Amino acid sequence: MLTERQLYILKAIVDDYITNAEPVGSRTISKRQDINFSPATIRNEMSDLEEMGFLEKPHSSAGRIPSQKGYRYYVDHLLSPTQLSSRDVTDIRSQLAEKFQESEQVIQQSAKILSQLTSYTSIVLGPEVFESKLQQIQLIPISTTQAVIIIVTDSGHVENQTVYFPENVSGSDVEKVVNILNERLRGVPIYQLQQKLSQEIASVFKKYVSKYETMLTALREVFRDHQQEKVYYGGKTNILSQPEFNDVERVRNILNIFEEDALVSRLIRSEDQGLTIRIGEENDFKPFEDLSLVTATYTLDGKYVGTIGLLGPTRMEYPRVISLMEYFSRDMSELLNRRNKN
Amino acid sequence: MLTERQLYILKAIVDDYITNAEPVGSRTISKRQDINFSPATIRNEMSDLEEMGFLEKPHSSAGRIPSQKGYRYYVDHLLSPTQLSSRDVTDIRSQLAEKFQESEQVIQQSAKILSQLTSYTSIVLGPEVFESKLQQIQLIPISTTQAVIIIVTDSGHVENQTVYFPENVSGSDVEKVVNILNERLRGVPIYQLQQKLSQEIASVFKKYVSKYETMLTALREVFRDHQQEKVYYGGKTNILSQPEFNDVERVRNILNIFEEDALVSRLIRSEDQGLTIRIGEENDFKPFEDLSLVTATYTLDGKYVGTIGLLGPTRMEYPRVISLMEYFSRDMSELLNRRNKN
DNA sequence: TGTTAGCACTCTTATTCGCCGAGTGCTAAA
DNA sequence: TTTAGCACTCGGCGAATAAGAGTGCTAACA
Repeated sequence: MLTERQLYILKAIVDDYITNAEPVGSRTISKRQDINFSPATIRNEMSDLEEMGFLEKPHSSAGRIPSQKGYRYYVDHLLSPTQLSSRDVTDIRSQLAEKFQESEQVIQQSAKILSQLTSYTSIVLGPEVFESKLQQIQLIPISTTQAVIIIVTDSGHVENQTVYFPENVSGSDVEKVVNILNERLRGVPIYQLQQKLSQEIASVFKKYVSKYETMLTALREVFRDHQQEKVYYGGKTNILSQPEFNDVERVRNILNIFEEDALVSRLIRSEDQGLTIRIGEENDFKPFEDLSLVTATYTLDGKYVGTIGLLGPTRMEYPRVISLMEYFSRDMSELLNRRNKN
Repeated sequence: MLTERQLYILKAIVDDYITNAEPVGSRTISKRQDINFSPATIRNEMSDLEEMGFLEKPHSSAGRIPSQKGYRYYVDHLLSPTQLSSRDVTDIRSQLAEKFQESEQVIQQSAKILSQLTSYTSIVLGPEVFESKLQQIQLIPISTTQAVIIIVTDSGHVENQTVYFPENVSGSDVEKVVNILNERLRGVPIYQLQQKLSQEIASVFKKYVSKYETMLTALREVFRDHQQEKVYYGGKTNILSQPEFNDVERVRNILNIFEEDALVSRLIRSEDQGLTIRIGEENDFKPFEDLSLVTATYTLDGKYVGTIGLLGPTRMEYPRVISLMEYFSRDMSELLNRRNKN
């Protein structure tokens, strides 16, 4: 229902506002050389677009800015899919070189590059511990009453925790426990550990191990604690450099959210394979109501393992961000997979 | 060389400025009921104090604010040692309850409480991996070319890293490596691992292990990477709520520093046992030139293991902060020691 | 001689006013 | 349908002004 010209004007306004962060007037548009209409004509169209809800005015004598609906339309219909500039590609390539051994490093570095390239804040979830399986459990004694329990997953992830037990637990008991655990739990997904422990292992313990209760409670705790996934950030303060955030109080609120990993994880997580764009209130979260969040997933063996996200003002450089996210989504999956294979 | 009255006035001004963050005028001081001098007299004294460098004027018709030298004098001579309020003590006690198993949790929680109680930013270093000794090394294979190497220290700290080696390394070689490492390196301080590896172990490897070079480089890397200590923060954004920080650019600079753990670690670290107060430029670090940093150390078996720090405006509530820091320094040492003993 | 009242002076902050410029909306003409 | 023209709106900015807080100095006082 939008005419060709209206589409053009809407796109022009969004593009302009994205780069300049200032309300766009009719004259600015009409001065473009690929359009041949007078400011007056543009004004009429703008007025119509506003009536339809795509634009709004900060005040009566300023130019127009895109409304949330305007951004949404822009993202859905107006976006010309851009190629990543070769400069970006070489930048990424050089910074995400092969030197990274740990998948954790790959992720951290990706977050960093993403934020540097965009001057938004990047947030990366995972890799999903949840889905990975137990490879081995080790119990390493530190003193007579203390040991470190170490859980290694098949994806090479390591979790550890110190456990305490009473003086009178014998070394052979500890050994038995470790053996039982490794025998029974290898290959079990991390999220099932707790359950298995209560249902199967408990009774086995009872049979072979004296003083098994202490062990059991300690283990239960360890398994419970290590189910949440990690959150990595890049450029936490980048968002402060956006002109719309020169109010310290607002900034503080947003920055505080970043300290709550569990909350952020919930906000970012997206089950959808592929790219998701949430604009302003679409985030359904008050402090993000003038922020946009673009997320994509990355995979291991085709399975979801984590999410990458980019948080910026609603006035976000969508075309660039989208191609970047697509690139990273692919590249991280690839890097992690290669790492896991050879 | 300062008269009784000058001391009183200096203290009054610092106290007032600390709580109100606004230049203090002569009238404000004279209105205190425990002083019986007219504003004019106070003015004369203030003028003298300014000449001596303890006070300064933001501009000619504002009140006075303490200079850096003024704060220093206040901290060194004027501070009445205050008792921690019983409310604070119960607050701390309840939040730092016994439930914490991991020393990491104790530290994190301490950082959090400290920041909540003061609305400054707390920074905690350690516990010092550097000084601790190797307890055990484990190598857990993940795939044919991948293993996780796990280093456990005598303080129960765990470091891990994934290593990759060529297909043709035999299982028995790996086993040999682990055995040699555990035999030769147990009890060696972490910071000496790299050196020992090159000097002693290399030749042993050469003798017994085929394909030892790959192993060696992998290990070298692992040892190198795990020497730095961890930095924990509490209330990163607290500093934003101080009235002197409503400039987004300044805030950004400071927050960015917090992202550089190595830098922060260097700034905070203090070899001095006991309490250290660095005011403004005493930090010798441009971005901190109007911040104060109070640090204290905590110990394990009487040995230094880490530092706790509190970062706030120079206009800091020194009396309260000092007693809090003393309390935490003692309490954390105690908690950690108890944890290590029983 | 130390203290204080008084007063002129300084400087900041808040407020008001007027003006400029960017931009709109409407009307009428092409 | 498009556009030129014009009146109108509104925010932003600088100058002018007033208010207020505080100082420094002088002279008088105990």
